[in-house]
Amino acid sequence: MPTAAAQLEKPRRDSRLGLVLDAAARRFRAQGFDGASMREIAGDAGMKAGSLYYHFESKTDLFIAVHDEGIRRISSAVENAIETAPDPWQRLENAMAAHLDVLLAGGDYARVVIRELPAGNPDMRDNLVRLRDRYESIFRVLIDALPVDGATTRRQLRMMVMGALNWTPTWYRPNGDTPAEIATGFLQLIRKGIDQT
Amino acid sequence: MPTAAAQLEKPRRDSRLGLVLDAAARRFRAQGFDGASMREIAGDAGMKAGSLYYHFESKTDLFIAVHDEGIRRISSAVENAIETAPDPWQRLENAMAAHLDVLLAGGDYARVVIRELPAGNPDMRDNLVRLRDRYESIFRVLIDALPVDGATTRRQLRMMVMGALNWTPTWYRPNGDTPAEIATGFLQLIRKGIDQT
DNA sequence: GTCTATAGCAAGATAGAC
DNA sequence: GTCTATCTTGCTATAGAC
Repeated sequence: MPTAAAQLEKPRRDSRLGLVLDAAARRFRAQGFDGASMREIAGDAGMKAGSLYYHFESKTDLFIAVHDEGIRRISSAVENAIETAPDPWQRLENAMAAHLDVLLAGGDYARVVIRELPAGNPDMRDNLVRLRDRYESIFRVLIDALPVDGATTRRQLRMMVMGALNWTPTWYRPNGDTPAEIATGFLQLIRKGIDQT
Repeated sequence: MPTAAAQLEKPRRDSRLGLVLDAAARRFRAQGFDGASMREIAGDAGMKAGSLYYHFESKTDLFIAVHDEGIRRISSAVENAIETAPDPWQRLENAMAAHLDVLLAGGDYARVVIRELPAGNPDMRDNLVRLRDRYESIFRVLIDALPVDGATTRRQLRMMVMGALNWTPTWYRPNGDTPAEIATGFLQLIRKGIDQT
């Protein structure tokens, strides 16, 4: 059975615009906004640089489109994953697993969202940060629902969880633990702690 | 009393080369390798672009110099912090606090190390990754010394800790918790867990 | 050591043919 | 919709005066 992430990543061969977005996501993920060039992206999508400007007004617009799609994919994956689970701890674990699955097995689009945003255009930057914050509020709700006391603890926990999750691309290797196993491991550590003395 | 980080960040007004490195660190941190230009860096340091090439052969060389200095600063801060503490948990907490202090209060150099590395030059990239791994091995040793069983748990713990720490720059605000408080909070969560049921 | 001047090139973006 | 051709700008890097 294909994972949720694999479904989401299936290239849409029907539309040229889909090819362009896929190519842009790959390049932006690997090289960042400044490092990727419109010529490279166009080449990967089987066109010339000028043709891109029929679909997008600017490189910035193309980046925003990729970012939006990344938010859309990871949001819907996480929301699907928590839909049925009733237990608060199980819901958090499912959300973490879905987030990691899209990020590690799914790929390019979501990792553009996680990457440090381009610094050049402050207006765009603020908009993208707002979108990312809205996505992260899913986790805020899940963590607020945990049977724990202390707002400080909740905030620190949320920051620790997001950090642990979003740092995984720097060390993850496909032949190691699966995204689901990593999520389970992280949750265990957070929930029970490791001090056995 | 100035923090350790503040000491390390004191600009060395005596040497022009120090000014260049400081300016490069600021720009590379804020804009990344591709986003920062030699003209901007030179301007910040009070010179013209061409003059930089008296000090450094290339932009890549300049980046490597900043990166090396960043590794040097954060390594020595962490090593100083764990020097005297005997208890393994205390040693880890001290290391986390020092790491965060340099990263959040100290600034530019260390954050260049944490940032996603430039993708253009694979050879340089491998070298810098190796340096970063060597630094992180300090934490590996500290975590191996904890009274915990299971190599898997240790590995996951290390990844969770590094992720939580290195993600802090995306949400840290100077008027919130101090680096030391964040370190204490994270360590408590990891050590004891939060499930009170 | 820093300057001016510029070579050499790659980037984002546009115009108009097809 | 995509192409070719090109404009303009900005970049890294070099050469040589001071």
